[in-house]
Amino acid sequence: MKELYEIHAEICKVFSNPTRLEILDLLRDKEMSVTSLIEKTKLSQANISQHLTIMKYKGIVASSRNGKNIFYKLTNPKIIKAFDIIKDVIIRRLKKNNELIEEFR
Amino acid sequence: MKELYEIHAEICKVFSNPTRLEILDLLRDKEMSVTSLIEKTKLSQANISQHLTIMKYKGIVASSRNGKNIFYKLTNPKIIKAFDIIKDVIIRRLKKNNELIEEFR
DNA sequence: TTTAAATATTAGAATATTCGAATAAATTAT
DNA sequence: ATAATTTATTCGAATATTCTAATATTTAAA
Repeated sequence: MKELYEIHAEICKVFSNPTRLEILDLLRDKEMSVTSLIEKTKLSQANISQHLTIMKYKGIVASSRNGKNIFYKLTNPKIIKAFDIIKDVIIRRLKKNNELIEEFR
Repeated sequence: MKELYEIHAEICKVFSNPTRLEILDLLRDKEMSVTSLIEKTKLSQANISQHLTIMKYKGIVASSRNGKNIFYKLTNPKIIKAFDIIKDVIIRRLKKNNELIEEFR
């Protein structure tokens, strides 16, 4: 079913930006306020907010207000499992590259 | 480390296109020739070839010639694990949506 | 060694994404 | 009510992605 691939691609687009990945990594096991995310990432307020809006629209994160702050969290912890598998593939690839470089010395 | 997020995002870009996802799904447990991929997907030769080139460049697939044909396969089967987790998240979400619609009748 | 089959490449128009700058909106504190 | 804080939205330029059409390249067959 081709339509499923389109939805799938739409979700993966969320993961295809380094800032959004950084945010998701920060949210992996706790919710965080926008202010905290700005502090941790050192990125601009507008930019963080834009990315959060995109991820909320795609249903990857959800938000709730608590006093002055708005807190974001993952809607589905499985997302981080996929995140970690890809990360693992990359780490192993980088390690293998390093080993090859070592051998050449 | 921000650079890791950039590499991670680059890999995820591969998964953010429905045609590439369809190709990866076809390659999940066997290698296939370009001709076969064209037949299965009903997409243009140029388009399939372009997507294969992108995925090869990113190290997601590898190719080898056998006679007239060039066969492509996944370089790392873990990729499909990540693929399936995302697919599962989507399927569950769609099911939940359907249930909500049922309740409204 | 010409021809056919399989695959890759290039060019370019259409579309989408990204970020910073400016501004708006919502909530709380004074 | 007004000010301060927190978060969201809008605009636009820069950049990236996608597809189609045309052409090139590579290998195998005749």
